[in-house]
Amino acid sequence: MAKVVKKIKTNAGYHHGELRETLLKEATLMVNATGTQSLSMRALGESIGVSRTALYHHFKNKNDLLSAIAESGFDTWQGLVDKIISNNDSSEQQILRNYIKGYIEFSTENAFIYELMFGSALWKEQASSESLKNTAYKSFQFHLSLTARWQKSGILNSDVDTLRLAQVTWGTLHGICKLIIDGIYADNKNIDHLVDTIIASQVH
Amino acid sequence: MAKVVKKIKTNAGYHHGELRETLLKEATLMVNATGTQSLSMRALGESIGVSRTALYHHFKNKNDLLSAIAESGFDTWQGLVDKIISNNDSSEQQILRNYIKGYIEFSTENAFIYELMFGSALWKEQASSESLKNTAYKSFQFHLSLTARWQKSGILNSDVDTLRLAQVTWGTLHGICKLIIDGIYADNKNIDHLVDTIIASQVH
DNA sequence: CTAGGTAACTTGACATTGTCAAGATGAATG
DNA sequence: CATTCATCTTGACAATGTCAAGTTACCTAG
Repeated sequence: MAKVVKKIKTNAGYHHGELRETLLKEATLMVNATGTQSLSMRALGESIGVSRTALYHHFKNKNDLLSAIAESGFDTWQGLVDKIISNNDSSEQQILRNYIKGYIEFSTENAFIYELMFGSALWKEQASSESLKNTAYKSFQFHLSLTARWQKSGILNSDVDTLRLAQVTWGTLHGICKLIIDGIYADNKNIDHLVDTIIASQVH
Repeated sequence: MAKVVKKIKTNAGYHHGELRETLLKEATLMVNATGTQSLSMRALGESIGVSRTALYHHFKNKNDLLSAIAESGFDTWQGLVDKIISNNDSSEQQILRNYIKGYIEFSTENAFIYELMFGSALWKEQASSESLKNTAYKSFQFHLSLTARWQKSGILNSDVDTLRLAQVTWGTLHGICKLIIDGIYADNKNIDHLVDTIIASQVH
């Protein structure tokens, strides 16, 4: 019985066909909505109309699934940052401002994904794949190159070792984002003021 | 049977006597060792020699227990910071340096407790008690007063609003600590160099 | 076109978790 | 001495991640 819908390689039938992508899409939505903690593997499978353990044929375990989500998060971020940087109409200072603002907005608008990308779940204990490590490393390399660029154009202090300075500036961005996301900097709707202060305190 | 050891108000017998404090002590050890995630309420109870649900007569739930641990973490930190600040032999700049170094060391040496104190578990969704909020607020107030002090003595930029500057400087500290703790700034054994860079990039 | 191999999927099962409800205990108070 | 009430225990439930053993159906070799 149930030999209907055979040729159609989409949602119906025993073999789903595009389960991996569907899972990723749905999981990303769920994580964005309620976080990684409350993402249930079983619920995820069933919400797609597949059994509770079907995912394990596409992802080794929950961590593996989260890694994949994080990786696409890095892609999204890289896309945003490329757009910000390639705006040739603006001054260097304006680009720096856009970068800072863009970073904070990305992190707060995708809070749970951001938490995933730069949180302990994937990075502690070497838990993440080589591929993810590379993607993330590229992201930091980009921040590093921007730091060098702004040192050269006199916006950032050029007496300091670039690598170490990049660690500090990224730390500043990351710390502020985390404090906002985690509910400690509660009433910070006005990002612009925050950006002003970051620039005022770090620009040379 | 087993009516022995009646008068002694310590570990033996049906009523433990000092269960709350014992739990707090043991739970703190466990959290410090393996984190809040893997702290099991049942295992905690049984490790102390009490049934798996005995804790629920002293803490409303796991979150409540974690709050108590965090609160004592704030006390520890406040004690450290008091010591650092009250050192009258040092220059203001040296005190700032000690403060930064002390912050990073405290956070990395008590990584899981730090995560608890300033992480989403307790602060998102108003999850923490009024008492904890006050304790934490005092901690930020202290950082704020230090910021004002260093602005006055010309170490930090005094053109910027103190509150906003304090938010940024704390963000820097917090971000760097998180990146170290979470395994992203992997090889950062040399804290001194990091402290140097923080000072170089933020000191006016 | 068919046989069989294999990837994709399901059901059943297990251990672990937080937490509640109902009962047992015993220290303190009248 | 009797009673009350905080303290503690046992039993239970639902949810979770994940494994092992079966089932299904697509694909490819003959």
